[in-house]
Amino acid sequence: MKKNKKKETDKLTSSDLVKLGFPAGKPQGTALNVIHTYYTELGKRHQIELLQDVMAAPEQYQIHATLGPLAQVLLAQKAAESIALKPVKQKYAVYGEAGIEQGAIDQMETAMRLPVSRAGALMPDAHQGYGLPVGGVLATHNAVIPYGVGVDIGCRMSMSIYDIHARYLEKNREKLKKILTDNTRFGNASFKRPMDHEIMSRPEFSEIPVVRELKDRAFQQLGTSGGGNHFVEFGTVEIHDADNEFGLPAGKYLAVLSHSGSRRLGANIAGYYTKVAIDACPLPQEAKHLAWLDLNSEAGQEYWLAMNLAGDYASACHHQIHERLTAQLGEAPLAKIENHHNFAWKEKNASGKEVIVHRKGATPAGKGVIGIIPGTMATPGFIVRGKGEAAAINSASHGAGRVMSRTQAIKTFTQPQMRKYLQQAGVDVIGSGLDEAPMAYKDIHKVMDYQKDLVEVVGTFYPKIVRMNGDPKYIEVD
DNA sequence: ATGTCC
Repeated sequence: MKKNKKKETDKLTSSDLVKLGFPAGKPQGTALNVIHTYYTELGKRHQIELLQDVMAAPEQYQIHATLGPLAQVLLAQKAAESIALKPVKQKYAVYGEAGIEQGAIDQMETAMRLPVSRAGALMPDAHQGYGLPVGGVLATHNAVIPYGVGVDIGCRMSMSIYDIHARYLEKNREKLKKILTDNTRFGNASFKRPMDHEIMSRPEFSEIPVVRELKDRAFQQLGTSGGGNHFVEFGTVEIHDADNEFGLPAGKYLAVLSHSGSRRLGANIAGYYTKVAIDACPLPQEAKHLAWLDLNSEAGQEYWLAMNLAGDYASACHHQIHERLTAQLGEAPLAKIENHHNFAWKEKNASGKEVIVHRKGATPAGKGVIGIIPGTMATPGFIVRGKGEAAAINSASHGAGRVMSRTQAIKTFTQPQMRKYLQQAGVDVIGSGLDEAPMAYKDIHKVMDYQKDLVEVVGTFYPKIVRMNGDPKYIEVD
């Protein structure tokens, strides 16, 4: 401490600013001027901290009495160095616009102005996210946007349909509740002894430095589900269309439906490469989180490999979830259905050119492609067949979409209200909370109606016994 | 989404 005292009385010079990474020229000059005019009493260490604060977030100091001019110079510098957005936005299709919040529209319009953007679409469950809105689809040329994929890389749906009649569920509710509680893990919980999976021997786990550090935790979290809107549930599925790709006669079956992603592995991959992208790709403030990685760059290729690993890992987790439940039911599934809804794919557009299609909370719906669109814990989900609508970039919604935020839902609804809703729907819920109340979501039937040109319904899934993250004592319907 | 802020 004492040793530093002498240094602290030093006068701040331009060489100090260079060490801080302060841009040369006007930013340095303005900084010295401001410090030596208003902050001479502060001591050098605090002067430096102050400058670092302004540099980290100049937009927060724009109208500051003494630091404002410096913040404005820094912002001008940033704007001059950043990649320009196209002045005119490209057109894109919006489905169910009446139910989509303005914030999501604004984000999509910004995304359409990126020089790498080729096409976009907004699904009827869209809401504001980080960078690209959730429910946003964006096709780019040779570029991948980590926040266009989302934090939970490979977040996906998976369904197993069993040769067990739907009646079995009503007669065995308690047994099935126990099977769910004993064989699924949510949030921080994991299995004492995870089942191994071949995914863990993938070379990416040893070859990509950032992924290597995540391997142990990834093994620990194998076969687990996350928090938030993730779930594992027993329900009944009604197959309407006897001419289906699973060879299932029309009828009502017992089914397991799961929703979750790549856990900490994907979250950390997303966080790491987003930072890399933001450094490599300076964009104006409103587009900052849409920073992309060129697929010809080393970082871009590395992200692509890591993203695919996270997607396969998410799939492996679902497979283990279903494997455990299948073992308890003692019956092999008749059909298995699954799809990612947070991911990027190399696809051909209508004119045959390769584009990178980002689906951030959107279900792949190319012609004849089977997918799952869940509703809420107490409203139906759907097995869908894509119609290959080019304007929607071969996509559909990934759910009902929220009408209010989690915090707003907690403030708006009460436990008795939710309990009543679930009782009326005949749904048992283990875990979860008011933030996932079905009333906080849009009407799934309306959402399906908005996208009838994008998908056709093959089957309807009715959730009956739902497990989500949270205290099991919190909400349990008897 | 995420041991939910370095």
